[in-house]
This record gives sequence, structure tokens and C-alpha cells, in this order.
Amino acid sequence: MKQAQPATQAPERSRKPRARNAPPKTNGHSPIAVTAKNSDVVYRDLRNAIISMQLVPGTPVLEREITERYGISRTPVREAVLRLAEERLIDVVPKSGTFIARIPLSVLGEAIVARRALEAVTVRAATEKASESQIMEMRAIIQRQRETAESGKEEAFHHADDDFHAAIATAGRLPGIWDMIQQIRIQVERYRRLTLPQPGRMLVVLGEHSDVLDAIARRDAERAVARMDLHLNRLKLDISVFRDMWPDYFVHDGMFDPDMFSD
Amino acid sequence: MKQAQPATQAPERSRKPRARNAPPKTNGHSPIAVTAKNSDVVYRDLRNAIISMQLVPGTPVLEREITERYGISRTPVREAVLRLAEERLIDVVPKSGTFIARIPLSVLGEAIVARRALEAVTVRAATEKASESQIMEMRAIIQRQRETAESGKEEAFHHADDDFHAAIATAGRLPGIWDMIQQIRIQVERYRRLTLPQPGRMLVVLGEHSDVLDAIARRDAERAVARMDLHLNRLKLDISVFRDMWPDYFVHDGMFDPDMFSD
DNA sequence: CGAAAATAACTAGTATACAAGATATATTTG
DNA sequence: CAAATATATCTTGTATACTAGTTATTTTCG
Repeated sequence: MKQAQPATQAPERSRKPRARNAPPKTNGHSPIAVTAKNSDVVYRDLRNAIISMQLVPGTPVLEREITERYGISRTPVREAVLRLAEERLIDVVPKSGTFIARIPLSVLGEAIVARRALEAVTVRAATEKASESQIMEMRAIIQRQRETAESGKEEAFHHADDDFHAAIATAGRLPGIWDMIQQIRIQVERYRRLTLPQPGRMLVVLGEHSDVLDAIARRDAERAVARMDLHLNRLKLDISVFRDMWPDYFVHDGMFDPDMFSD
Repeated sequence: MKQAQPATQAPERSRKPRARNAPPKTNGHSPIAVTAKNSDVVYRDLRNAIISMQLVPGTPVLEREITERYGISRTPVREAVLRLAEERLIDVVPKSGTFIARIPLSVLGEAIVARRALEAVTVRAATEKASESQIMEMRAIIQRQRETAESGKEEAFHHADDDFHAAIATAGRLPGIWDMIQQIRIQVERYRRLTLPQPGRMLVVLGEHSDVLDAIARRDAERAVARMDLHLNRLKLDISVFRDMWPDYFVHDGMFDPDMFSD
């Protein structure tokens, strides 16, 4: 590939080149997504299928099948696949094939550590800054979560779980950090799905959320952080069990550190 | 093991479709990058130009110019642009144009907070786990940084800065968290470039690094974390000054919280 | 019959062409 | 002459065709 050559533009045209130097007034990532591109739809669908383990690690991703299913061309499909490859949910092997990525054990461990650090920040901020109405809002979310737990609605339960953590970040005025936490969560989500069928799990989670909120309401930052830590630590208890149960879903990269799961 | 060929089954095709269900043996993101695609080269070049402020916020990104400069087609250029758009370094306005993104003040603030939280984790881990050789390695990095500071080599200085923080993460056995920190750094890097011409800055940074390393060597985790916090806090001192100096480079999204810069 | 070479079919990466919308310039109209 | 309209020419998003490399299968040969 050759390097940049000064582009000597011959000004022969009758029309002057357009100025076209007007930057957009609004920030690029405005809250309102104008219209979802085809590539966005494919991305979202694929991503959901992957993190819900409908597409298990190792499954080939067939571009052609997707183009036919959506009735679109390769370009937007490829765009979606590349985005997922950057998020480490898909492995693209150059002239060979594309596959649902295995879950790297090292990433698992570090993701949990990183999430604990970031959630500690949001919980502390929420304890300091949450308004009374925001605390009431969080109580409402927990109540909704209790209702979904009692009726055994897994999906709705997780949605409420999400909302609770998001509400903490919002109360702490740290929406950007919540975005980071969500991105980290993606890496752990598939592993978490494997651990789902543990009886009584939902009620345990509920109690932990309740403890965190109580500490926030009492403005006891240290306790709130400690309770959140406890809550997040529950995930990493039995990684080795699940690794042995579905060995094909995981990959041992060199950096896996068992100590990470024992502090 | 042979394949039964029932005569009733009409074997019209001479060849069967390929199985093609073999996932890759190696993990997708192996340490050795096989060959850089054209899109990777464009991505890296553009990214460097953006974070070094050679391309200032608001500058239009002309796909055509890039395709001509590299002698390639739109596809890989577009791929690179989309990756940068996801990293919030570029704003793509649907049927209008593409521009170097402005620096969002809210992201700035939260990025600094998040980085402090993550570097606290790596520093603490490094204090607990660093081998003597790793500590010596870090001393060597600081010495190299001293030499670059004395000869006023900005670029080499920053490189050594990078290496020092990376060495801490490596010593703490948390390479994935270092990746996260680097991604956060990108968001702040352009702002940092604006603040560069402060006399004596390099020597201050050097001293702070030295303090962090001393604490690590003494296995004093609390002190190491505190020193690192001090080091990272220096960045956020005077955001308002630079915002007023180059108003066009920043964007005020609603969530900017001045408190974030005064704790 | 088994191993090695040839081959066919698939893959990702790239190039190019077209479509639809947006914006600056040119033109018309009051 | 100013404002409104028209139009030319940008822009991104998408479709499609082509290239080069990989892998499963078939064929050849010992």
C-alpha cells in the first residue's frame, strides 16, 4: 500500500467544489436514534441470539443465510458481523469462516473485577447524590423484581435487574459509566446464562438488591459498596464447574488466574 | 465408515455441500496479528491523526480523498470510519457527511472517574503480585522516561508513560483491564493534548510515577493507590479553561457535572 | 485399500455501481 | 435586490461482482 501523496487537485471544473465543512450541530450520539439501518437490526438480533446462548460458541455464522433471511445484501450483514467481532462475540477467520466466539476464561475473571470497581463508583455516587424520588423509584423497581421472581418470569426478572443497576448509575449521575458496565456485562452474560437454573437464585438476588438500596437510603456509602461487592461476587463462585460441564464453550487463554476467583 | 446411498434418493448433485462446521482452534484475538487488512491500516492512521489532534474536531472526513490517497476502494475506508464512529471519535450524519467528533465534556469527566477506579484495581493487584524483576523493569521505564523528559522528546515521553501504566497492569496480571483503560484513555487523550504546553509538566509526571512505584516496591497498597489517584487527578484541574480557549472542540451534553471535578 | 495430489466449492476482503436523501449553488420570482 | 424555488452535486447506505485464500471432497497413484 502506498503512502499519502499530496493530492494536487486540478481546478478545472466549472463549479467550485462544495464547502461541505459544516459539522453537525447536535452531538453524534443523540438520544433519539433517527432510523435504524439494516445493519443495526442485524446487529441487534445477532447480539441477542448470542448472549442468550441461542447461538452457542463454535456455531458457524453463515452470511448467506442471514442475507436471505432478511432479504438484504452482504454489506449490512458484514457490518453487523464486524461490530460483533470487535466486541469479541464473534471470531472472524480471514478466508475461512466466521464463528460464535468461545468465552475466554481470562476475560471472564477480569470483567468481574472491572465491573466491581465501576459499580463501586456508581453506588458511592448514588449514595451521595440520589434524590428521595430516585430512591423511591429504586424501591419500585425492586418491588417489580419481586413480583417477577414470584411468578417465575426469568426474562422480566433480568430486565428489572438491569433497571436497578441502571437506576443506581443514573442516581449517581454517571450514565457513561453505566454504558461501560453494560459493555463489560456482555462478556459475562453468556456465562451467567449457563448458571441460571439454580433454585432460589432469584430470591437471593432480590435480597442483595434490597440490602444495597437500604444502605443507599441510609446514606451509608461504605456499607452500600460492600453490599454491592457481595452481590457481584456471587457470580464467580463456580466457574470451574461450568467450564467442565461445557468445555467446548470456553477457551483457556494463557492469562487465566485462579486467584482472581478466591478473594 | 461408508455412506449409504439409497437408490430412492435422487442424488442429482455430483457433489455434496460442504460441512463447514469446524470452529477455529485458536482464540480469535490471538497475540499475533496475521496480516493487517487495508481497513486496519486506514483505521490506525485515522485514529492516530485524530487523537494527536492533527485532525481537529469538526473537520469533515472525506471518504473519496482517503480512497485516492491510499489507492483503495470505499469499502475498507468505510469499515475504518465505522469503527471510529463506534469509538465516538467520528460522527456520521446519515445522508450528509462525516466529521471528526467534538469532545463531549460529560464523557471527559466520567472517563477520568472510571479510569481512576480501574487503575486503582491494577495498582493494588500490582502491589500484591509484582515480582522483583517486574519492579526493576518499571524502574527502567521510569529512567527511560526521565531521559526523554530531559531531552524534551514529547512523543517518546508519552510512550514511556504508556509503558509504565501498562507495566503496572501486567504486574497485576490484569491485561484485560489495561485494554479497558486504554479505550477510556482515547476519550481523554485529545483533551490532554490540548493541555500539553505546560512548563515543567513532564517532570511532575515523572515524580508522580516515581512515588507510585516506590509505594508498590514497599508493598504499601493504600499508598500506591492514593499516589496513583493523585497522579490521575492532575488531568482534570482546568477543563473549563481549555473549554473556553477552544470552544469549538467541545460539546456540552446535558449531563456535565462540575462537581465531578472538585472532589 | 491407503496416502498424496488435484480439484471443486466455499469463505472473507475488496472493488464498483446504484439509490435515496441532504446541501450548496444557481435560478427564478416578488 | 432579497427571498423563495430549482437544480446540480455532493453525501451515506446498499447491492452486486470479483479476487484470492482455505478446506472439504474427489481423484490419482503407490
